[in-house]
Amino acid sequence: MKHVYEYPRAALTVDCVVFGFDGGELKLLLIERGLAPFKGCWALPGGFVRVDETLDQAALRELEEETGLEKVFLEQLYTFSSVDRDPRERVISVAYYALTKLADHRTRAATDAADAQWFPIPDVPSLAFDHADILTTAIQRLRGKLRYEPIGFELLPAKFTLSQLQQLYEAVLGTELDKRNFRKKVLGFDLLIPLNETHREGAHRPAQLFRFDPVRYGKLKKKGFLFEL
Amino acid sequence: MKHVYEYPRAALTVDCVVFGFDGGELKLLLIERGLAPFKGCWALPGGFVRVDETLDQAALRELEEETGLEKVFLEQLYTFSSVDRDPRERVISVAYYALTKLADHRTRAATDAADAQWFPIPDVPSLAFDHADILTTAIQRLRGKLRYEPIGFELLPAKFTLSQLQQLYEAVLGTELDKRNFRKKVLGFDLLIPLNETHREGAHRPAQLFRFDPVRYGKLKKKGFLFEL
DNA sequence: CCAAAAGTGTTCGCGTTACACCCATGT
DNA sequence: ACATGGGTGTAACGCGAACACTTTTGG
Repeated sequence: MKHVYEYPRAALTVDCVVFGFDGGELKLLLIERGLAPFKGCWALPGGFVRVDETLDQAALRELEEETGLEKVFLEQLYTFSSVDRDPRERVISVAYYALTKLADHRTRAATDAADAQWFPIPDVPSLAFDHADILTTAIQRLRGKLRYEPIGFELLPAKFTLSQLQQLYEAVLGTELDKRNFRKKVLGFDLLIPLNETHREGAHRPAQLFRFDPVRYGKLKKKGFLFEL
Repeated sequence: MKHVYEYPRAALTVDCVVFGFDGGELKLLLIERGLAPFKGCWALPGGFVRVDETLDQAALRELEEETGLEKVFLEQLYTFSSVDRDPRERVISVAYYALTKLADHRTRAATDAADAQWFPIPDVPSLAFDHADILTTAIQRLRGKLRYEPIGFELLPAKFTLSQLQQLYEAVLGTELDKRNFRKKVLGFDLLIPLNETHREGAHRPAQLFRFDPVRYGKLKKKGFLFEL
């Protein structure tokens, strides 16, 4: 392929803000950099975009290479372009955020990438490059999206209880929610299918398990339905 | 500046979806391409990003160069990266959307750029590259943002009437709104300052003019206030 | 005096909120 | 039996939706 415009070009990277939820708090997946610059620092997983792949593909590829994660929910966040965001040269980075079912991936991520680690959001160390800015943007976006699109389920196991769902919303939004009102509203959408299973844990009554019905959501959405919590 | 990673690089462009509102309908600013590819086609204003400028700067610069527009509201939209979106070579484009006060700029844009023209959204011709996709994304974003952030004022003159504001909302959202309810709600926010001026036009009662108070909005926003229509 | 848009209040219904007790289980 | 989280209904309130007439101007 011929290069028509022979001006110096910025390099292009993708960086991924990977969220997980472990039943109590929101977590972030970071990798420890093995190379300069910022050697030894924690950073968002990511890397250079190849000339023959889309940004989505690059993000998925980097995620798999660096953390072992596959088939996660992934959405473009924002493109960061401060001139000095990389000390080496001009690098523009397209940020993504990913939502993962922590329970499914915890072990794999830990083994595949020895230098990958989950941090509770409040305990996130200082980050390389402008990754702290990216993280801030991602958290804002997650909060916003969670309120009017059913993406929270991407952070929960396929089968979950209403309490888990509520805890997730409380953790991400940073508010307390009324149990009865929350259940009434969520179940009113008719998007959760009760399973013939219960979740047993600890010395108390077992909880009904549900799964989210994405097909039904797709239909409702087309009719102008708005998921809003 | 040294190039550390000597792999082939995609070229980077910015493209701007420029909206205007003329008191009845939403319009889009396009330029006619003078060069191949898509010579003679209509396209979004935009161009290549220089290695020493941010994306925001590039968007503002291109807008000024190609359309004469300055000091418009500008916000990053999405980054488009289909491998074949440009027939020449790999080009990744960061799209922006801009909101302009049509009344202020109509003449300038027409004179500075002979090949720039405003189109009502329904009459937009077929566009070069993947610009139709970009436009679709921009319209969705505009609709979404308009409902929960006070960006509509960017499309109106500094002094405007409540009817103009309502028409804007109706045009963008594609719905009819109740006049009394609309006024009640908007004025209830206490973000519009009534001026000692009226808007006279045609054979009817003159309308009260208002201006938006961005400072007050900033304060309210910090306190968790949500502008929502 | 007529046309055309500006401006103004009230009622009704539904959705959000607030709130407390019993249930099923494990130890 | 007791500790722990699961599960349930109702009443008050507030906000959004529906709705029609008077006012001011120019022609």
